[in-house]
Amino acid sequence: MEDIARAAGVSTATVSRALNKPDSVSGELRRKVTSKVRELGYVPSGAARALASNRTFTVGAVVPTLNNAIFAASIEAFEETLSKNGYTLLVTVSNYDPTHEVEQIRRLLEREVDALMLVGLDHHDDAWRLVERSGCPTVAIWGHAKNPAIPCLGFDNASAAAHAIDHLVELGHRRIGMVAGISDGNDRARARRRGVERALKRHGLPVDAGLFTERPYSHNDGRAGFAEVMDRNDPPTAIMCGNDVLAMGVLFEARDRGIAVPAELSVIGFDNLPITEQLSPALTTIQVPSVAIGTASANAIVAHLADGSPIHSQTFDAPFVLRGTTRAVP
Amino acid sequence: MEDIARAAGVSTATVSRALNKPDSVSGELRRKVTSKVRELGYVPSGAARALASNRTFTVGAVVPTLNNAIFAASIEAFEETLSKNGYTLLVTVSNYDPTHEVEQIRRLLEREVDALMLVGLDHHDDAWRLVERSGCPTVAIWGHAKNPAIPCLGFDNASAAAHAIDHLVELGHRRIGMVAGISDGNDRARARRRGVERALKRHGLPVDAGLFTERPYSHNDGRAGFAEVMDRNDPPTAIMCGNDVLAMGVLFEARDRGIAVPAELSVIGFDNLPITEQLSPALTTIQVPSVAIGTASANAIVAHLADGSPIHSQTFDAPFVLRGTTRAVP
DNA sequence: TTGAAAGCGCTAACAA
DNA sequence: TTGTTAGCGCTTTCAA
Repeated sequence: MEDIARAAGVSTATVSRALNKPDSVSGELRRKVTSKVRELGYVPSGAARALASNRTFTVGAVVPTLNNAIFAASIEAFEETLSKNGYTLLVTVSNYDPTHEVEQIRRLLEREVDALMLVGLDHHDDAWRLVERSGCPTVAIWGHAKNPAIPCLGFDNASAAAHAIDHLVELGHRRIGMVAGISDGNDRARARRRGVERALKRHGLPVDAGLFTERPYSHNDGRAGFAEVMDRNDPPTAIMCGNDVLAMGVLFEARDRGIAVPAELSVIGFDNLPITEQLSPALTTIQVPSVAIGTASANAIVAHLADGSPIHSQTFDAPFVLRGTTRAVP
Repeated sequence: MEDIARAAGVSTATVSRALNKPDSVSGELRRKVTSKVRELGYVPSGAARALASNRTFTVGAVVPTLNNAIFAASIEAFEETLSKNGYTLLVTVSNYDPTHEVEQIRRLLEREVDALMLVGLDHHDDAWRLVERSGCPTVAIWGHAKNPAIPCLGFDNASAAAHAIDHLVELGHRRIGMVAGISDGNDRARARRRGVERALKRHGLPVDAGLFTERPYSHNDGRAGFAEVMDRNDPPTAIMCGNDVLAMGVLFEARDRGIAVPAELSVIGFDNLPITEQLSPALTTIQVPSVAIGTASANAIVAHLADGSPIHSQTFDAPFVLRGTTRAVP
């Protein structure tokens, strides 16, 4: 920066101003400075800037995984709008491990991110403590609560899942199983399962533990879940799934066993992955507003950082997508 | 840090050492310092550390998109091994726009990343210039070249695609079409297409431009590509695809048109997405070493940053995965 | 509108 | 092994 100042015949303060608040510098000097900057290929030091201004123009995120199209889409949208506003994204993955998440949060806080994004509202005590002590503006995405500890931009996983059950019950299904995601340490998966159980009760149907199983995130896990639930002497006539990947696993296993969907079995997914509409029959599922959440949370953060405007929780819709894998019980 | 020093009755230098090079401090003081750190919830300032040490322990990456399972997997692996070694990942997406990529690179360089990861070897002149002037250690992934301008960890897209064509020719196919990805500004897509064209020539087959089409990355693009190539009076008996998403689009369109695969048409994909083995028939494709590339490039960067060991280009295997969508020409 | 100068919170010589 | 001290390269008062 000193080189620029010397070359332009001004002080370093003027160089700094010309770069950061161009309006506070006369046109002539501004031009002189920017031309020298280009000429000398000057790239300012983010570290020095951060130290002096106490802003890094960096936002941190810790996500459970990137190997999930829905998260990836959300993060991409998040990054895109951050980037448009001059921020850069530090991403970190927790692998659904709360302890590891704490480490990742600490790492991001050490990097002095201007804000932090977390997935869900289920976190280790140390994570909450860390966030609170740091004073770093933090938002949660993907979750839902009346009074979340931090602003949360998400949707109501439980009631979305419940709507799917309503649909099944309307179609006459009485024995409904669920291949859920692993709910331990995952409030989204837990909410989806809870939503299903509550809806069942509301309709006066029994919640048969033998009809519920939890599985990790792969097609083969879906197949295995299907096998467990169907290999009973009184198998369900419909299966609700914790996500589309599990639902597709269910579909694949049904296909291989010669069980016709939806004629003999109804199946519902959750997420509305692009491929689900291409399947035949196309998967009935629930659409998750992943891009909207990513964009909205980035916008909220940017606005907050710009002028202190408060970050409000937002609840997005997660509409039911009726397609071909559900039908009235035979 | 001064608070810690005061509380522990030592100098700030000792605090710094106790935290960064524990071995250079006596056990007693080290314990005293770390206990005060915990007690006071001290979090070091990355900016100050970066300014003083000229290291940010941060690595930047600019990827075309995260909405591609293969990239996402690679980035996740990359992040995981960086993280294990104390580095944090700054990600940025270019949307396949070379000019935007330059901006993203500049942004990462301003953040003073210790190293940079780029996808492919096709970049704007300004990108190369920027990287070179900065002196920032940079690796490319996903590409392949004899003498790349920067170390490149990838695989030979062209010859992998060529092998697929060899297979088709062996099966007796003579009219082979291709639904390729958009090759403009994408050396991977271009290499795949070139590999196909060269293999065709090598086998003495004509390269019929009407049998080739380029499409973006979605199932519907694959369907449209299929339509274009098949709606000729002399349609191909086999279609090679630039990636699995396009290949699935081709499969879906064939299914909807009542064209039996592989009986009437052979189809080959590229990427080996998890779902391709679940389809019926399962997709014949090419496996891309996405996780290996992510892990290896992170390891190479970490090693280089630790002791200056040079980063060598590496070529990974991209094996042909023979499954059910290819068959001898009728 | 511009410049001088005092830090921002660390690390890394160098000395002790 | 520990402490002293001089920066790292900016931003930001404060004065001019």
